[in-house]
Amino acid sequence: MNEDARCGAGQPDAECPERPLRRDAERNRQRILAAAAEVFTERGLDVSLDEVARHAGVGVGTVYRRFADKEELVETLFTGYVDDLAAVAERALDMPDPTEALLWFLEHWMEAVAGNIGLRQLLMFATYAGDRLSYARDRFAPLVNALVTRAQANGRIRADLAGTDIPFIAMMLSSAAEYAHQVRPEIWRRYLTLLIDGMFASRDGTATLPVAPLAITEMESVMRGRAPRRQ
Amino acid sequence: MNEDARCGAGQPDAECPERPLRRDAERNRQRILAAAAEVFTERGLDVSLDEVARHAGVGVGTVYRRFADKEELVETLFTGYVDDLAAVAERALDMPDPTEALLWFLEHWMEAVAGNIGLRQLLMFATYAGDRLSYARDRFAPLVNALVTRAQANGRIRADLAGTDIPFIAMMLSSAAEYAHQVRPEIWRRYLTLLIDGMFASRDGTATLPVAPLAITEMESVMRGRAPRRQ
DNA sequence: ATGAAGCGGAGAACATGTCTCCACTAATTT
DNA sequence: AAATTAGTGGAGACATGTTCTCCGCTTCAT
Repeated sequence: MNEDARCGAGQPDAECPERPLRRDAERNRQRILAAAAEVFTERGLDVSLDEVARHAGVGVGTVYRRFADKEELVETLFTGYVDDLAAVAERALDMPDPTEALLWFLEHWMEAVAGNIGLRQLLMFATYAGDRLSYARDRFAPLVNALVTRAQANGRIRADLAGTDIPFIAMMLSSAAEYAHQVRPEIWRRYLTLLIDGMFASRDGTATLPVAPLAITEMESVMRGRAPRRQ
Repeated sequence: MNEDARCGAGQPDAECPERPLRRDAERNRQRILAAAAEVFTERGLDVSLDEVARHAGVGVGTVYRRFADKEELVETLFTGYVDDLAAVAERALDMPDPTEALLWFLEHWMEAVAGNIGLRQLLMFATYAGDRLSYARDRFAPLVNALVTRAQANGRIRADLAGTDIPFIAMMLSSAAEYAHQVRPEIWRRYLTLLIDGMFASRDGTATLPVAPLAITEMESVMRGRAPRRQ
């Protein structure tokens, strides 16, 4: 994406004479990005850069020479995803059936976020996001409001559903998805379906729950898996 | 190491000649318990014992003289709650309407756990619980299964709901409740209602969502509030 | 008033993470 | 082949945070 940590990252710096990396350095940079993507996706943004370095097969020093700090690495990796999701919201607004549009958007949001713990933390928690990204998230609010209002006017979605219910539901589901990720990565779809069945104004019968429920032993594993920390 | 910690806490130990604490010591013990209850309830079990001590207005040394380690303190505080909730499940099985019984139990579970972050961590995550407590949690499985099966036989609850869906829903909701706790402690009721509307086999109209939705600014606060860590 | 019980809290021991420094290594140039 | 210099690894300085101990001093009970 950019050939040097500082150069090409954003600011067109006058002091930056477009010097290309040496071949081995560029290869290491790619390794670092690949390792970081894997490890942040799988285990979240709290993984240390020492671990990223080990995963990439390079020393920590190499990581810090290429990326000023963790935030720069994270932004390099994930900024694209945020834009992608905004585009999905805009495409949903062009769909003919407003109810389908809302549900389609919610499902895509969840698909993006459920399999990618780092992205979830970036989208859902301002702690990890710079102002740039929290601004990007603000962009969603009017789009989501429009999606909800239209789906309600359409008549199938309950009138008391609010715009903020959608991100809240996504947060709730993705939190659960994170807990269950090691055990059954797709289980969130079951509860999304349940919630959607709750979002209709009324209904006759049910949608089919799309994923088999957890076995009791699986539920145990989910609970044993991890514990949340605070701050 | 210290016989006081064990004596008087619960077990009638043969090595324990029933020596009562000095009056000031007993008063401090109560202060510690009160402070720990407050702070674990409000902020979860990860709060350090230094902080519990400060909250109680005593030195850390005093805490460690009274309780061998954190686990002992936590168990002293929370074991009762676990038994209480098991009793609620059993009472639900005696209720006349099976559907009401299931929903009543789920709501009580949530009420216990949503306002009490420490209890949630204890019930939901084996990390914090000794074998004793994870055994206690196992007791719930058959009770919950019975509640679900009966409510389905009754006809109002969808047939594809499984026993493990109930604890999973509780985990999911309480996780969301924890995120929103500082901002709107009761917001989980809104999403519980939504989920319950999804749990019926079919329905005409909707229940009224019991809590006003979050304003966009409140949603921001929830996201800014905290970020989860892993492992 | 005296001895035992109890106290506070500095700090040892440990864990975990970020980021720097510099003696080395190796790609590129000559 | 030698010289040049970008690039490297990883020990370790530094920061933060937690658990738990130690011991000089205080307070209670008799």
